[in-house]
Amino acid sequence: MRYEKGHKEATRQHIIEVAARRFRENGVAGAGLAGVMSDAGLTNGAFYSHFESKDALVRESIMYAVDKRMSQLQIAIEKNLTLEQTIRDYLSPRHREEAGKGCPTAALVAEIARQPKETRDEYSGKVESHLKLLASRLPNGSNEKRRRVALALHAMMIGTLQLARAVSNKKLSDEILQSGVKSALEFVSLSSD
Amino acid sequence: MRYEKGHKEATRQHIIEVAARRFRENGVAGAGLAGVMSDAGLTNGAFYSHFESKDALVRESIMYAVDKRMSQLQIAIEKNLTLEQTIRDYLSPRHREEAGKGCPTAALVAEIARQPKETRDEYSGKVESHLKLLASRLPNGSNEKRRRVALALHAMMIGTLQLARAVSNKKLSDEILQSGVKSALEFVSLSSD
DNA sequence: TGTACATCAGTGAACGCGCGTTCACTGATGTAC
DNA sequence: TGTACATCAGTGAACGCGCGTTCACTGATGTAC
Repeated sequence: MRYEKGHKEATRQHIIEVAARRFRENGVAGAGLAGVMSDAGLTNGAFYSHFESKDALVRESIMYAVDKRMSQLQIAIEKNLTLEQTIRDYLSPRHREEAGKGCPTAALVAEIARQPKETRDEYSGKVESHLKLLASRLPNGSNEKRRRVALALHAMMIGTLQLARAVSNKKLSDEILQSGVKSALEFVSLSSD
Repeated sequence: MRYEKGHKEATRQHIIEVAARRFRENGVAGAGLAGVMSDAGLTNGAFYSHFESKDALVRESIMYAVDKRMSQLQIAIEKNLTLEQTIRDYLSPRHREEAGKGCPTAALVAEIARQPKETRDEYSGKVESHLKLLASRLPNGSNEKRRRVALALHAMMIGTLQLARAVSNKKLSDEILQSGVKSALEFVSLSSD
């Protein structure tokens, strides 16, 4: 064969990674397949030998991005990074600026709500996993309580990041991030008594 | 004239209202002008005698929807409805289901981040106003503290509603809403001591 | 070892379609005389 | 009072463009004999 073994699988994976970035940057509806394929260094004709449809790529690339974020969280735990550091990283100017490399939920959650059932089904499972992971990082309380706090903390973090991205007033945007860090930390500590 | 006085202004307003709904339902990138005009009972040719471009309609309809929501909040205050009731309405199954009539921030915040500067500038001002209004409803604390809590509460509410919309698992979605209400109330009360 | 054929990832042109936008036209009414 | 013209909100066809998708083809390599 022309290409080394595993080449096609590697190309497919490359398309998924490039797409995951483009979708987070421009939105699912705002990013076209020609752009994705061009980013991947290919022509658009090659797309359909890798995926059944745009919907299929959207689904796979969102799941890939969510999995990757969760494994980063997992690595942070193994490195003994504090929950405070995780919150500070999430609500940082860097994360605000680099939506394409950041949290797929913050970038795409509203569009996920309009995706086909299969995508939303898989996403629901990821949300469950994410909640378990986040709850495991909370200091104390019953399982039920930690799950509830994890949910609120997650919602607060995605909402805060989205607001910071939407406003054009830099001062306000910075305030939103800093205020968000403070409130998130306060919420976690107050909820652990 | 063929039409009564104020007819054109009324038509323009009608287009804005119809567009505000469509954009919230399908996203800005997912909703076309032909669909909006057809919803308004007009043909697409009429559009450009009312607006300069799609961007202009997007900007005007988002500002309209935000203003309308804020005036509803204002009315709730005048009727002496509690903050708890406002939170329960926001995180209700009804609001989850009726995105087209609901909070424009929850539906569109990620897309607003990609809009032209003028739209984001105006939106920034609306966020400021909304924060002031929400802070005024918090029980006590310094102005600075109430502003911070208002921001966190707002972020938590939009994030929670978005998550509840995105997951397809009804049980999980209901849990997200109910858990969100509990956490929001807890956050407000813990932050007021 | 050399030649003929099979494989298959990727190319690039083309498809129909809906997009945002433009424009010549319509037709009901108001105004001028 | 009756006729000619001006107004202007709305019509509907058309524009070029990019979308998702299809497909005949390419060309480098592996395999058969």
